[in-house]
Amino acid sequence: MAETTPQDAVPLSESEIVAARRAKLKRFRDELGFEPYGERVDGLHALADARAKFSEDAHVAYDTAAKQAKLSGGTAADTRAIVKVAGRIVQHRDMGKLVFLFLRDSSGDLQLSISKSAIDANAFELAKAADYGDILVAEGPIGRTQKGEVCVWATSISLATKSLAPPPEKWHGLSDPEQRYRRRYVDMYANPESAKVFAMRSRIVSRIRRFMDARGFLEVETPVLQPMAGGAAARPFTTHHNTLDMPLFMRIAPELYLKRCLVGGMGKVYEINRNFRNEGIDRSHNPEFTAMEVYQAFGDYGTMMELTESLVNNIAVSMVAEREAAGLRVNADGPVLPWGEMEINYAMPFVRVKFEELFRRGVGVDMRDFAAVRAKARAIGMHHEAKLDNWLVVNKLFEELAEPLIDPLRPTFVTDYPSAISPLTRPSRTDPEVCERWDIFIGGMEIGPAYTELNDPDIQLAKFTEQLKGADDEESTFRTLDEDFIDALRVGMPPAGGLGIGIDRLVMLMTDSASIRDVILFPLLKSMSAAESTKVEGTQA
RNA sequence: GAUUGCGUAGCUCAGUCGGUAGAGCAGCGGCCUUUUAAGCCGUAGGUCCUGGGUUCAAGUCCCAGCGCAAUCACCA
Repeated sequence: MAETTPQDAVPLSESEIVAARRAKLKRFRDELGFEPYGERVDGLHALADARAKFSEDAHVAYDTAAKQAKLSGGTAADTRAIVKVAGRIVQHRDMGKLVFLFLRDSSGDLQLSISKSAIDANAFELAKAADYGDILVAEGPIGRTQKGEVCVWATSISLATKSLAPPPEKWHGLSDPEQRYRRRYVDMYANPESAKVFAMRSRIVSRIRRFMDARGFLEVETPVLQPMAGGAAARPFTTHHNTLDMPLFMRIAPELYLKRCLVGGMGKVYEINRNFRNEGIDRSHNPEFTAMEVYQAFGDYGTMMELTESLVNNIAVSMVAEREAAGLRVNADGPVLPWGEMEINYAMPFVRVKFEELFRRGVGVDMRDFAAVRAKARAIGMHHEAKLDNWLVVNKLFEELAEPLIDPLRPTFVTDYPSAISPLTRPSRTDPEVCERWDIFIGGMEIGPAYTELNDPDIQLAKFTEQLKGADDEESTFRTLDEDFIDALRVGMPPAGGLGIGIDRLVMLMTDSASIRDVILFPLLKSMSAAESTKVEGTQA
C-alpha cells in the first residue's frame, strides 16, 4: 500500500451498493466457502467455443432420456459436451430454484443456467446472490433451455472475482462519453462494441506488420526521449533526465533517426511509433498518437504511393472480410466500408491528382499566374492577402477551394505540392517549382504524407538553418539544429522514399469510429484530481 | 482560443410557468424450476457539477468557474 494519499486522508463514503457487495463478499467467503479472489483455472473454453459445442441432437437425446429416467427411476445417458467457462456476469435472473445468468468474455456472451437440483447447495446460493459484474467459473454440459437459449447447465460454479463497484446500466451500458473514456475498463465490458474496436485495432496493426515484413522491411525502434525534437514542425513535450542533468524532449517524429538507419545500411525500415505533440485536442488529434513511418532506400515518393495504396487496400479488404464473417452487410461492388454517413470505396487504383490540376479545377486559375491568383483571393475576400507571399496565397486558396473537391468516398493522393510550401522536400528535377511529395486524403481526413527524401547534406543544412531563422523565441527553445543528423547525411544516405501514416486515423476509418478517442484505449482527458484534491483540502480545513 | 449544447440516484434519463425531486434498470426484502432489455410483489436510495446572485421560494432565472461534447480557429 502506498503512503497516505489525499484519498486515504478522508474515509471514502461508500454507497449502499458497494456496502451490499462487500457484505456479499464476506458471506461468500465465510458462509459459503468461496474465495472471492480466485486462482488460476486451466482448460477454459472461450464462451464462443463453448457455444459452438452445442449439439441439438445430443440435447434432444438427453432431454428424452432424462424424461424416461424420471419415470423409471434410472439414469439418463448424456452425450452433451462438457465445457468449462469463465466470464463476467452481465445479466442475472433468479427464478427461485432456477437461476439464469449471462456470462461475457472477449468472445461473446453465453447463458449459464443453474438448477438447484444439479448443483450443491452452497454453489446454488452463490448463483442466487452473485452480482452483475462478478466473474464466475462454471462447468457443465452445453445444452439449451425450453426457449431455445444455448447455455451451460452448470454442475459446478466458483467465484473468480467479486466485483465491488456499482455496475453500469445493463441495457444501455455506459453511454456518457466522458465516463467511457475515463473508465474504459467499464466501457469495454459494458459496451462490447467498444471492446471490439480495440480488438480490430490490434488485428489491423498486426496486419500492417505482416504486410511490411512480407515486403522485406525491418521494424526498428528509435528513441522516444530525444535531446532535440526534430522531424516535424510541432511543439514537443519537455522532460528532464536527472542523472545526466539534461533536458529532453518527447519525440514529435522518428524521421531523423530512421534516416540514420538508412545511412547505416538498412535499406528498408519502418517504425510503428508513438509521437507526442503538445498541441490542441479534437476529434482527430490526441496529444500522443501512433503513426507508421517507412523509409526505402532507392525508392521515391512513387514507391511509397504504391506501397500505401496496397497497404490501405489490403487492410480494407481484410476489414470487409471481418464484417462478412460477423454477418454484417457488405457491398458487392468491392472493398467498401462505412464511415459515419459515408461509404468509402478502397478499390485500387486510388485517385491521383496533381496539386496544380486540383487547384485549377477548384480555384479556376493557373496557380503560377500570381496576378490571377491574387485577384481570386481578393474576390473571395481573403484577409491580409496583400501581406502574404504568393505561394502562401496559393496554399490558402487550395485549402479553401480545391481541397473540398476531393471525393471523400475515394482515397485520393494529392501529388506534387509547390516547393515553396514544402521547405524540407526535394524539388522535382523536371519542374523545381513543385516537389516530390504527396498527401493521402480519405473521408475528408489527411492520413499521411510521403516524400522523395532530401539526401544532399548541404541543401538540408541550408533549409534547416533557414527554418531556424523563422523561429520565434519560444520556438527556438525546442528547434535546434541536429548537427549529428547533418553529419549522418554527409556520410551519405541513399536516395529514398519516405512515408508517414496516421495509424489512429486509419483505424478510425477501418472501424467506423467518429473520434480518435474511440480508437485510443485511454485518451488524454483533463485530470479530475486537481479539482478533487482542492476539495479534500477544503473539507479538512 | 471562440461559440453553442450538456452536467439531476450507481447507470440510463424525465422534471411544465420558479412552488421545495421522479421513472426504469441496478440495490435491498419476499415469491417463484425456463428467463431473454425488464419474471412477480414490495422497499429504499439525492452535494440536482461547484461557488456566488436575484427571489417569499431556484434543479429551473442571472454571473463566474470546472468537466465533457460538437462546430470553428490554430496546429499538422
